[in-house]
Amino acid sequence: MAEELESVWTRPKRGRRREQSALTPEQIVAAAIKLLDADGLDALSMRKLGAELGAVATAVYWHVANKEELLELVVDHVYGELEVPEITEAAQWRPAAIASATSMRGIIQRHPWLAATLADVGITYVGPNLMAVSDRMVALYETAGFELIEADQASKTVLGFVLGLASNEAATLTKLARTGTTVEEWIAKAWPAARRAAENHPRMKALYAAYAERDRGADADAVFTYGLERILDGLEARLAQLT
Amino acid sequence: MAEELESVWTRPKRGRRREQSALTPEQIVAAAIKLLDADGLDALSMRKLGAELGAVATAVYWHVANKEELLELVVDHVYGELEVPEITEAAQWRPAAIASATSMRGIIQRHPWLAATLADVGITYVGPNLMAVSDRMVALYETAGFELIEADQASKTVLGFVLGLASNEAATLTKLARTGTTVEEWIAKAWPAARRAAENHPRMKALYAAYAERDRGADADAVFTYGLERILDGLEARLAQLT
DNA sequence: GAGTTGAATTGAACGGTGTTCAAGTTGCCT
DNA sequence: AGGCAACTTGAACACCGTTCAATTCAACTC
Repeated sequence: MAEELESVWTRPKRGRRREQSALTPEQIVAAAIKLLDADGLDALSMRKLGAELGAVATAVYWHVANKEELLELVVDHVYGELEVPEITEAAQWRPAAIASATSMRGIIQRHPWLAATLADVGITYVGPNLMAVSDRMVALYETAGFELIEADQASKTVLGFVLGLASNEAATLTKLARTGTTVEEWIAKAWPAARRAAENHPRMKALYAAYAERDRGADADAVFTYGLERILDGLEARLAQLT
Repeated sequence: MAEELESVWTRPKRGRRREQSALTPEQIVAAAIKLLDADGLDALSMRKLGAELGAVATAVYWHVANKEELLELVVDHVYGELEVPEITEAAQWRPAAIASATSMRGIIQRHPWLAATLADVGITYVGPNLMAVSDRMVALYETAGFELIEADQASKTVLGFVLGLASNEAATLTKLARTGTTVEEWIAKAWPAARRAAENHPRMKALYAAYAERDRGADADAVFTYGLERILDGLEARLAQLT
């Protein structure tokens, strides 16, 4: 039970015999992301992935242990899109935190399958991109004035919030894409049912009534910025208390 | 395109012919949750569910349109476990918010499949339990002093944070359960790889070193309470500004 | 009490999935 | 030229969600 864990990241790279073999891990990951972005999580099967690569499903298994490991590679690759500004002074912290949070949200919006995949595969492994990004993230909060462990906690607080909020957004987007309906169609159809279900719940009823007078498309954005500002306020208060 | 959306919640209840038919939606949902809690999301198949109910897979399809709808029922049922204190004075708000957030976290810990399911199926529907719970949640933040829409945003901020954080936790738990290893075993195996991966990233290296001197089992709890306190601080500041 | 009706359940089948494994192919190195 | 290791393939397995015609069965009507 004491042997070390074996994973994509610890496994020694395969010695490449063929000068340019048809399949490389990079190509596989790129093809997988292409399929995921196009048709969602359910649409990614090893057979379709093989086809996309001009090969057969089982060929992929030479480069990747199984689908879960493939998803780990994919997740880490996508983390590479996360932009975390490097700052030098504490005063630059707040806009940088906003920028990184917004970047994370953008990633989930561009790759709606990411939320479900993260909740499934988790971050129980340690890919290079995740490592690099986490390092920059902790650095950001350290520069803000937090000591190491608290910087870690603070960054996880913000990222947790972003991930949690974006999950709902992503689920909605995915569902719409799956059923092939537009946002407007969906709202028009679901609205009466929602109103009716809220009949016996005064605040929900009032809430729906209030939202009815607005452009509800902007709702998700509003919650995001509102929540983020409050969280950063709370962190800033803590910072002030630390000095 | 204008017809109303049809779903489990809007569909008229089936007229029960048999006095006590073998399968009821309640039994089905209960059995599904039992299987989910026992063996995780992947272990829930319509066939196993049928077997658990002493019937055949396709019998379930009489009561439930498809697996997705089943999951919607399951999610709403689980929302029934969420405890949201009813308060009468603004001063009671903070402990009540902590209690409801902790309750939500407990639900995800008891039902680790919930995070992935939520990210997948989302809350695009309107079940009775979710409605009731949302109503009480908004009421809580209204009593705290927020006006309607901001109360909604504030509650979503807190819940989003809880969900996002718990997703990672849940994913880890799921992975451990799936591979049948204990937390200690897994840490012992993954630790060296993590340390090695952090070699070129000074903060991560320092972070791992710092964590090595602690009981890492308490880590998730610490981040939760830390983040929650900061968020509530931020909301409280906003409340003070409102009066 | 017999017959009808419709709710509830079954069984077979379809196309798809992840994965294993033995068999093949390819290209570099001696 | 031959061997060997890096790859790729194809067949097969057990499972999945879902469909649909055929069946059971309880309650109501006549």
